[in-house]
Amino acid sequence: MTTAFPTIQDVARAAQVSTATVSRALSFPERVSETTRMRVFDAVEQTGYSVNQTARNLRRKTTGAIVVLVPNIGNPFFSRILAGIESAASQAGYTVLICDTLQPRAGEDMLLEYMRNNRADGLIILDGSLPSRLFESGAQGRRRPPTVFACEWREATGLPSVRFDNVGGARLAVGHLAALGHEQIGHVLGPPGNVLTEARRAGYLTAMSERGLAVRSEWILNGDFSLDAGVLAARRWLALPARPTAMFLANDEMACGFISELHRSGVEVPRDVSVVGFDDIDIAERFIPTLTTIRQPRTEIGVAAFAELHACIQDREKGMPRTGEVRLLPAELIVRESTKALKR
Amino acid sequence: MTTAFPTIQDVARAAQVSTATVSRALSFPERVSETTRMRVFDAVEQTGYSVNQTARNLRRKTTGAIVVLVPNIGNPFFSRILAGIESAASQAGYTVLICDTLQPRAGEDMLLEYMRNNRADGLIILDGSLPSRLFESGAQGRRRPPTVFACEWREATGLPSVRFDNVGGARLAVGHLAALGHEQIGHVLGPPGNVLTEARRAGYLTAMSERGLAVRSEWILNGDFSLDAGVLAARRWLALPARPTAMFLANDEMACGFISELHRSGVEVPRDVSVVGFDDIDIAERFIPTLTTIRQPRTEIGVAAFAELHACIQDREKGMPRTGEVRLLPAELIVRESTKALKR
DNA sequence: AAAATAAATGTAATCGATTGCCATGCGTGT
DNA sequence: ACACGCATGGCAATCGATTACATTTATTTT
Repeated sequence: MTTAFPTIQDVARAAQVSTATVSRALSFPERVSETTRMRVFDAVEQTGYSVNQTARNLRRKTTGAIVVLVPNIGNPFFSRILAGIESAASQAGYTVLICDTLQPRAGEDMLLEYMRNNRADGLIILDGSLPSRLFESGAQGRRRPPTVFACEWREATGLPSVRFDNVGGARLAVGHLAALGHEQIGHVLGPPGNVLTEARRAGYLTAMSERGLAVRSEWILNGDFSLDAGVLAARRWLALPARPTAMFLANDEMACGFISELHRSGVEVPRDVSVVGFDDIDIAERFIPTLTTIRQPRTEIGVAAFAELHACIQDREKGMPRTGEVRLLPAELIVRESTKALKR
Repeated sequence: MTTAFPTIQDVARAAQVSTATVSRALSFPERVSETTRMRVFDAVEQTGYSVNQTARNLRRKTTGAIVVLVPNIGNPFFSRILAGIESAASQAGYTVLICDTLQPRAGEDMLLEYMRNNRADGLIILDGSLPSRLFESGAQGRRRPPTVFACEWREATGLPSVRFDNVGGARLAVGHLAALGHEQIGHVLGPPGNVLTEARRAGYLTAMSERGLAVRSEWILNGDFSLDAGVLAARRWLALPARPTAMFLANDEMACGFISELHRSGVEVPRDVSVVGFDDIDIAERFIPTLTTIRQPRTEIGVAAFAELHACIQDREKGMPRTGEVRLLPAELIVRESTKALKR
């Protein structure tokens, strides 16, 4: 009754075969004969053996782990995506290391650490704002592990990317408001430089011009996806000489902050202004008023991102390159109480 | 220009010393002479060497990683705690593996996997509802890695635990309502069997009896910490023949769902009923009405939990046992709009 | 100045699994 | 009968670091 874990040696002894045979029986069952396979399996059972991943990784030069770079774990939007990645990854036998790029030095340094220590077989990046030199293939004079972007992305990296149709989603939002008779539609932006900010802004502008609606520059307010940004946007909206009758906010959190702050000033949604958010976070369905928004299947995108990464890893093992394709998941309009027809 | 990573051999060659010396220079700088230390550091610099964690872990039988068991990554309450753990852990050179026990088999099996593969040096458990046999020290005939509970816990495991003062928090909540003149105060429970549920219920009951306030059993409604549970509780509250004038909900999410559903039926908070939540999640400050609640310093508890775990790990290395002490972090009452004095 | 002690460094075994190469034995075709 | 091919399984090198032990060198003690 040794306190240590049984090793492959113990199994070999119990099965009366060599360690090589045990290893093969476990990794390539068809490489050994029916009878030895049975013997080995019995021995494994009997000893309670389970492979030491560290040793395997050292030998195989893989890790069975992937790293996910998240801009901010605390953000419920991402946590749902993480759950999707987790679930797909653990089914495929991978563990998931989560790396919060909000931590000061974490993002860049840890990424390099991970890559260099071969601590991860692949990388899913949810943060499009990382310094681009990290993605240049020659960056450290060595290969980057298979990498895919999810949700956010960077142009011109040639990396595969799984994302929502942000432009399409924004157009749905604006289209909905326009269909309700709104003509003066404002927009609150995400953080500057963010690809989602740009895609949603582009969708907004396109939809407006498609309908021949004028956009006034003072209707486009700055933001950064936080509740507080929504609050600030509300104050600026209140100060506008001519207020838009409807607002499309680049995400739900800002929409909540926006509505909350307006309420404090006696301005009611949707009575005085219609509001559309983006993301369909949990609380959207229960906010007061409930929030009209653009839903993105977040768990799904996590699953899809891992699937793509897994394919990349396997392709690379086979020596085949893989083209960096873009996979666009559709967004969906969810109509709730925060929007209503403009009465004239 | 080899594509492979430099190994300790390469450094040894460049510094003209043995690998043993390189290893020592890096792990115990004071064990080698000033001059060789310099030579080694230069060689490291020059070759771009960085230790291969897998090899180190195999040899040292440690991993430099800790596992955190979370009931549900998607829950913003936990994600904030995770951020605290992450930050403290990465400062101490540990990586954090997050394991979502919501995944069907993940919790138990993965835990065993991790432990058995020595994939983790320690364990932080945020989920008090795991099967208790996992904690029996003899469980698998082998030692459990250093483990601490955070937030949730299990009685009688003898494991250290870092948690909020839930009983005290609940008493604050009830005390606040009583101070506003409420005498009929109801409570919505968390999920059955959960330790937080019990602690908060106990605090509620204690506070009520301390003030000589009667508790009617129909005022205590079932719940499970979800938005929807709050909605259901609201429906049951509406159906009560004699409605309490104030409600203390076991968490903020349920409080939001509760308020939201009441609003839909024309019942307004705090006009018709005062509501107190628990947790002070982000949205609490911006819900309509803003939510009176009990704040728990969540990032802090993450940091404290890691600190405790780290101490356990180091104590064990030194061969010293460590007593499973309980660390209680204070909770704080945050008064906002969802409560107001009872007018009689 | 010799002996004893301490400090610095090297040699080689070790962690636990994987895998290239080789040996064995069996079946088959001629 | 003989050679050949194929399935099977063992031997031993290997992954890259750590560390017990041995050895050399420096320092202190007497």
